[in-house]
Amino acid sequence: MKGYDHKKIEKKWQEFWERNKIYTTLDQVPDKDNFFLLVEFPYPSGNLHVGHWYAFAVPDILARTLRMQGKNVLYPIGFDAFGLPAENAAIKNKLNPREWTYGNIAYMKKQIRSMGTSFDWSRELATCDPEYYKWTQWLFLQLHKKGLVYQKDTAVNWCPSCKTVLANEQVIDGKCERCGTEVVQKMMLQWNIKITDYADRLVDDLDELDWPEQIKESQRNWIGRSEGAEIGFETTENDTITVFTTRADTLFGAMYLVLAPEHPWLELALEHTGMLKNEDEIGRYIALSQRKTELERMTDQREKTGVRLEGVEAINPASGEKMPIYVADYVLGHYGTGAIMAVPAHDERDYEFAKKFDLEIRDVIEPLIIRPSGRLDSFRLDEPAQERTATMALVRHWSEDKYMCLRWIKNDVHGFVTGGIEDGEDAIETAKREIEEETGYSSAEYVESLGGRVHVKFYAAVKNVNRFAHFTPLLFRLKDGSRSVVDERESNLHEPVWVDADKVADYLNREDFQLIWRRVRGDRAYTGGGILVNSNSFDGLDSERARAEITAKFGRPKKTYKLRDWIVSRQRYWGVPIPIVHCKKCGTVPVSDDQLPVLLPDIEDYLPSGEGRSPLAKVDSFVNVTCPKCGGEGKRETDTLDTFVDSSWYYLRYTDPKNEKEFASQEKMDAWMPIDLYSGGAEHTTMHVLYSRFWQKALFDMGLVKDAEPYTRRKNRSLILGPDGQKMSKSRGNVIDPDEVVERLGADTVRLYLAFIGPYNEVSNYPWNPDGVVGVRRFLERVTRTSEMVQEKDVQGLQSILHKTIKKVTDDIPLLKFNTAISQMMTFLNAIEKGKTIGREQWKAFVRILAPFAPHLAEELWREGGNENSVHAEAWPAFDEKYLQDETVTIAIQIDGKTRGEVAIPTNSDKDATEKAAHGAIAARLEGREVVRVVVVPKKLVNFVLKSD
RNA sequence: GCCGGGGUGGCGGAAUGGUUUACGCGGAAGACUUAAAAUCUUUGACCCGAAAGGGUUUGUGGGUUCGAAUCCCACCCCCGGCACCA
Repeated sequence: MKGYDHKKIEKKWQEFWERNKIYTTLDQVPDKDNFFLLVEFPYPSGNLHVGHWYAFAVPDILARTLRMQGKNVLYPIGFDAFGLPAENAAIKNKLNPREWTYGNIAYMKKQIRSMGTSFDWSRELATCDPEYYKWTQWLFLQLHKKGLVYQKDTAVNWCPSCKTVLANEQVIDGKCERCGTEVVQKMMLQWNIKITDYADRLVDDLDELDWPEQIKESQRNWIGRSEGAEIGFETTENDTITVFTTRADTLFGAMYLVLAPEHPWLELALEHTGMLKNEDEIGRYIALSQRKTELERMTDQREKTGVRLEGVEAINPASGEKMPIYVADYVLGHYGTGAIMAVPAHDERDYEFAKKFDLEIRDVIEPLIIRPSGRLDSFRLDEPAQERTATMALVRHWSEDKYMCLRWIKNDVHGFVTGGIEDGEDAIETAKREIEEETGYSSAEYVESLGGRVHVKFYAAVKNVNRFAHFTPLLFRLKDGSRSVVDERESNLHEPVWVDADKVADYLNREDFQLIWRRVRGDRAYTGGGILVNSNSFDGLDSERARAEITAKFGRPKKTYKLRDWIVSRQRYWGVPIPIVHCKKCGTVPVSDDQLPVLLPDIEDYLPSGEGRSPLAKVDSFVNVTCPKCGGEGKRETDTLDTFVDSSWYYLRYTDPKNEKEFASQEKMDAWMPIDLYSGGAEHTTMHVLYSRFWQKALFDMGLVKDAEPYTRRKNRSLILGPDGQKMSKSRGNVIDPDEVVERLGADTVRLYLAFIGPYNEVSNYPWNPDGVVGVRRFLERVTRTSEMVQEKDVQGLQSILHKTIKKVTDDIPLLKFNTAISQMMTFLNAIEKGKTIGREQWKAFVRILAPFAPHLAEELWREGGNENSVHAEAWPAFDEKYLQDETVTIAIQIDGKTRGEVAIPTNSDKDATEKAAHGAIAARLEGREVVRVVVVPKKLVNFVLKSD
């Protein structure tokens, strides 16, 4: 091929493929396995960006390869077409959202076609087509029938100035994006879907999925399952307040209860006038916290506030003690039971609150620290341990704000003075004695206890013994600097060092020292596990067992989640109308199947109506209907569905997009589901992917689909940044326009460049490098020139590298490591150019493996070579094992693990021959040295280990 | 703070126990040209050395191993998720 006119080639073959419908996918093809490759469908914003290319054109490489390898591949595309931007355009530029959207779709289709992707356009869908949203409505009603849909008063973002509900993305820093007014929370009746019913399965089923850990972990965090207990506390009003806790083991340390301001118990109590002595104050506090906007909550100093409920107390079921009850907004109404038992000694937040309100703090857990494995002093779990009662003494300087650390001379480690307590001695005496013995300081004076004991399991490497030590931490202060002489045995071991108070933490490398040090600094809340004290019959148990036993005796096990139900109501025009009729007599009534779809009417005025209702509320002909149940007067629901509902099932519709009787036929879903690979953006990990997993499970439970999980494999895509390494944005002026690059360098170049930029199976950020694109274009130009070098007979010298290249490309594509596949093809091209010739069959193999990457150019080269059929319908070339191994191999020669030379030997050399060759190659270096060991790794290296002198 | 992922030339990256830096970009030198572009050839981690050669190097420090980017421990930094979630 002479010259490379990408414009001509690309246009020609795109038209040819389309005319011949070569990517129209049948549901079943004899002798072919189906493969469903899904990419997230785009929002029709009106213009394609580089990210779209990265999302569609790169997975297309996999689609094309799989087809050549004999799979029947479904690679569909559509448009996620409802949503706010269309409505904003309507309001701002007086455009009809429908026309705006379909106009954008038409334009973007043209752009997408320029990529040369193998999408099956016959299955195209748009969520705003009535033929599509009819089934969105139908499926919503199925969930409704199942009891998964309900209405609830829910807080929405409300702009008091625009008098409208705002979507979360319209709230910028707590302010309305349009007018800048501070957004407040307003309660409105909203449609919700009970996704929380599925929380456990959404977590547990992740284990079975072949997904990257990062994605699974994000979903787990988002769902936020935590396992604990519910415990009931009786009150002096003869009722019960139930709390949720993950630390039932600390029950004896629960000193007060805290209710969230929204807690229903408060509402009831306030109705009983006079029951709460300070009801005015409480009422004011509740009102104040309700008025807090999201903004305030976020920027709050998080200073603890609250009000005690005067005149009522709760009873600790374990200790029987009476305890005060507070209302405080550091407890969240929607999590757990909206009430907690506060254990100030073992929870940071309760500790802070107790300090502020001067409440009693009672230790019930003594820390137990076990040195982790993999260190010299790691506790040896399966060996017996010597128990030891000891003190730990913190010594303050007599005149400066410094504390004494002991530095162990041998390993330069810092700690505090410790010592075993002898029989008949008390801890204070022991500590004073040890301070003097170990450091010479003789004026130590006891200040205070640093709280209860601390238990440590470790291995005392010096004494060679496994220890279980029980330390009593004490604080001392020196009266002056007087010192006696220290015994040499002690002074050889360690020396005292005076450390500034704010630097001490940096010196300590042991957890128990760190812990005691925090106590000196006034942080006494210990949140870890340990051994129970002050807990009656539970004393001496470890936290874990105590948790189980206390839960069994005083409460019941309970799981709770951060995940909240899915609010699907939107007070918007451009969305799927919720197919519900409100009837005075019958309540909320689903629209019957034969009345679907509830069509979205054309309207003139897209502004929301004043009370925060959807613009649809102003359309009388839409609103006023007869009740489907009783035939009486009804009013249509005017909210529309969240667009995440539309996208929760679109993949099912791709299997059967034209079906007028069902959302998809069972047969067609069977043919394609579950999805083999779903590639998309990381931003959809927690919302869209989770919602659609839920949706699939709900349909599964209703018997409408056969898989409980929609996506066998999910990969998140990386981000393409601007050339400056920043996110592309108009304001930065670093946006790369793909249309311009395609015009200049061609679609094949853009595809190949994006595939080459980095591994597609990992998430990272890749800057667009304009020189890099040119480099890839250079590669394709060299390919066209190489096509002039084709001769009839295979070139023997190329066989080995050709087959290695076929193998590497074959292996890397399914792993989505397109970058290394391409680099191997480049290496092969370098080899062709070196010999300036290539055999016809060899060339044909190369063109075929290039075809998925550069489909237009490969098709041109293929036809030019006299082939009649499309290269994309050809079979993928096979590699021959016999060419993969070279006749000679270069092995490294090492001396003491350092590479000192190399030698080429026949590949099939045995160990002796390998060693001999290596020895011969560096004989001079080995002269006069004694070789104590020779390590031979066949085909890799020989390592001579010399006797050390 | 908790959880997950990661840290390799000037840059994107390759190498998952065996010669660190494949492939590409940029840089340098040269060829062709009146010249430039394009193209081609050579070069290409750092330090010492005239060279031969030696030493250092995959965030830092330690360990295991004949041999570590890769395995183990501690720490530092970057990215992502969650976060007053009891």
